Amino acid sequence: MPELPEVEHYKRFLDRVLVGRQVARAEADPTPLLKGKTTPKLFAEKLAGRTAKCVERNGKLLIVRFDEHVVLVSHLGMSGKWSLRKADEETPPRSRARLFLDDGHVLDDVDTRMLGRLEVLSDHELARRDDLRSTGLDPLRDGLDPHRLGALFGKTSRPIKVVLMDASVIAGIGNIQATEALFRAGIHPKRPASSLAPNEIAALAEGILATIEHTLAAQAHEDEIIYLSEKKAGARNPFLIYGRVGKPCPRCGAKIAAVSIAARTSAYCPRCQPATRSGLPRGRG
DNA sequence: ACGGATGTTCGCGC
DNA sequence: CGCGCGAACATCCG
Repeated sequence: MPELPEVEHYKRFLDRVLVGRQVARAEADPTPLLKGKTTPKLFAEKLAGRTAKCVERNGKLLIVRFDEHVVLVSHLGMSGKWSLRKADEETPPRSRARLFLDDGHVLDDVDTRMLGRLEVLSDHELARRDDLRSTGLDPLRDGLDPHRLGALFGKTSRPIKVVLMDASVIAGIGNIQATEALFRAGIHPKRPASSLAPNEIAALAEGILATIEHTLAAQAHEDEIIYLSEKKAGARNPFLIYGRVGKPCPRCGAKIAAVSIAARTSAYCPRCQPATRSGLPRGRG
């Protein structure tokens, strides 16, 4: 599930249920989620007895700091989530790792596709790991100043959607949030980033923050957002156009179209998000 | 059965 | 070096 809003949701969730608790016992199955030196044995040994001090989020990366300089790094990939249960309840399907807490709860790292990451290391090692440090602006932490964005966008003619999803520019924006933000701003996903006018950049900054807040709020009401299959999703797809190709645009009624950009499907409204900005008097949103 | 799905990283070719 | 493209990872679903 993870793009920035979902990861932020799990950060707050772990703040609530894990921070201050001691890990009585820890297990990890031997899956591709375990990276670097982390093995099931090391996972269990390093985490047993540790007390969680705080949770940080860098873009889509979660970092849990424990006492004794122990750090747990978690990336949810495409299909990961953290799930809480009571110790006497059954292990959920596709639980790949478990933290048995001192209050009788268990946290499961549940991940179908296992494209995420799970790594235990020391805070000293973490500090030296460039690959675990995010370089881009974090919309929730840093805000999105249109002038800074303009400076970043001005340097490249890559499609604006690709730039939005570039973690070295803005951290945490994936296919859904990029699609939604561009729709909110009325900007075609293939527009060269350097072609955006200042008012468009400002609208995009607002659109990004708005879709993040919207998704965060939706997630707070549902324990899980179901994204793609409309049948199951029904009202549970909280997005304006993502997953709604072929349906009417919620703003103008035109049929939502799709275009492939960098091998990802991009939904867009052909009328609200024209390919060129010449001659379109975009009014107030 | 085939294609695509919220992410990231790599190699290839221009 | 920039950039687009496709593949890879691994699994499920329509």
